Amino acid sequence: MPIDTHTRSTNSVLQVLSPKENLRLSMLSEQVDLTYGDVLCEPGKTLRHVYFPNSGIISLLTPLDGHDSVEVGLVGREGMAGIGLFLGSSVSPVQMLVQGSGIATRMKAASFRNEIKRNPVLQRELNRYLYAFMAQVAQTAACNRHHLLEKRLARWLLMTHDRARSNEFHLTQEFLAHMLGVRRVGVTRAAGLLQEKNLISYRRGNITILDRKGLERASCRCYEAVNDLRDSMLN
Amino acid sequence: MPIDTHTRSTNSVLQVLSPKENLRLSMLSEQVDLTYGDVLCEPGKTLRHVYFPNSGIISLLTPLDGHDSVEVGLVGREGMAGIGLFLGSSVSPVQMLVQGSGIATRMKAASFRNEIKRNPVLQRELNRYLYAFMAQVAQTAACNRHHLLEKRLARWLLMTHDRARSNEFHLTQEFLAHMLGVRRVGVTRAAGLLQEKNLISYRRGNITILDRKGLERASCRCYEAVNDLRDSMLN
DNA sequence: ATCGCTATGTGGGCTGGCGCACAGCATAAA
DNA sequence: TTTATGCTGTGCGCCAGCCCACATAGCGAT
Repeated sequence: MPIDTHTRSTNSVLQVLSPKENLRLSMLSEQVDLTYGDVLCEPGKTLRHVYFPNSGIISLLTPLDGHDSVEVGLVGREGMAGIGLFLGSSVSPVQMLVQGSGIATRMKAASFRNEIKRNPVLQRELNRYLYAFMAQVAQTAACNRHHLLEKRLARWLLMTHDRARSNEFHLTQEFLAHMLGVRRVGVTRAAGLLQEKNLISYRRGNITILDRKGLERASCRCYEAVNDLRDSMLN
Repeated sequence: MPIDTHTRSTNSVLQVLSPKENLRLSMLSEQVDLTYGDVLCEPGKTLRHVYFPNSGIISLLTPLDGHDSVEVGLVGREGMAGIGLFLGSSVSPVQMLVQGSGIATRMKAASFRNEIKRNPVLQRELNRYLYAFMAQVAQTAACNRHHLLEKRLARWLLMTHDRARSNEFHLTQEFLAHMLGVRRVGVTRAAGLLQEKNLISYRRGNITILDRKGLERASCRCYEAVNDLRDSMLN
């Protein structure tokens, strides 16, 4: 694989590394396509790789009672998927599902484990990311209990928007329902309300963000809370 | 403070340390009482200490829309409260509330930060705990979305039972409602159902576990799922 | 013994989200 | 053009959990 400026990662975690360390990691990793619908790891299975998305979005889903599952976290270019390997476990409790196509820097489990041992900068950065991610999950737990679907949907769209490169992305209501842990019909109604307010428009699986500010107002504070914590760690 | 066998911690994280390391940590820490109702840290405030409970239970609550809040995790002698300091942040996103009285080994933020830098065993153990804890939070997020109150209450009682030393503990329905993010009336009904089945009995804030196995059957699988993951990390 | 506080029990009306069923309607393939 | 398939919209009955209000019951203190 050619190593040039184009392989320089746009992933936030990798970006803090020095050019030298970055080069080193490039050689230990490969660029892979994330394709909508791909499952990178099933729950309970061995984590073979870690993924640092440069673009695209990965959903983490916790299985429930067999076939049901709910999204508990979202990973974009701000983070990494496969946290277990960082924390000393090779089993993933969650399903890793590609929710938006893109490209990720992928590293084999062994290489990654070896790398974090000798790279304190990467370690530190992953610790910070981990904390922000935990806050995201915790907020989701609380949000799931208390907030109405319309607000949760707005929050979810904002989080996706942050990690997508464009104002438009492919998401059917069926898929959204799965992520939010509600029925499709519920999403139809909630999305209808957001569309009535001219905050979004959707058409056969393609959602467009029309009014970002308005959507923020329509969402619950959870969105803001998670972002605030992340920002507070950047100093 | 006297250092003898009585100060030898019963906290699971500290227990994996060698006697020598343990002694070292004893000198850097103090034993403090955890008193029911104490708030060890408010959300958004600076973490001044970490707590390794030897007995007692600490609830972690995520604030929501001002005054509301929901429990997202439980810490007993299997873990540590103040994870942020381990991950490089000194701000707590959650409220730390003592839910069951006991004793904890407490360490100042600076001492702790210094200690983890030089103690890879402690680091490794905290990583493992962290992963189990994240799974707990993620499962809670999913559970909050899908499971009926009665099952969630059963799960919560089991988790508390695991961390308490006895079959009986003080918990008003009002408090339970707060933890579970529901109304007191809801808890009255759910607890009534569990009592009808002779799984628990309660009387003016004192709950007694009568049938542990039965309670496990009455709870959702989330309880089992979290425990399974923790166990799977012990090999 | 009385008062007051805390904890628990009950009832009525409301609504968000659920399950089920079916009716458009667009795009792609035949 | 037709057919199939995938995505979206609607209607109906149901129920868990909501809010509000009030009724009892144990328990401590003056």
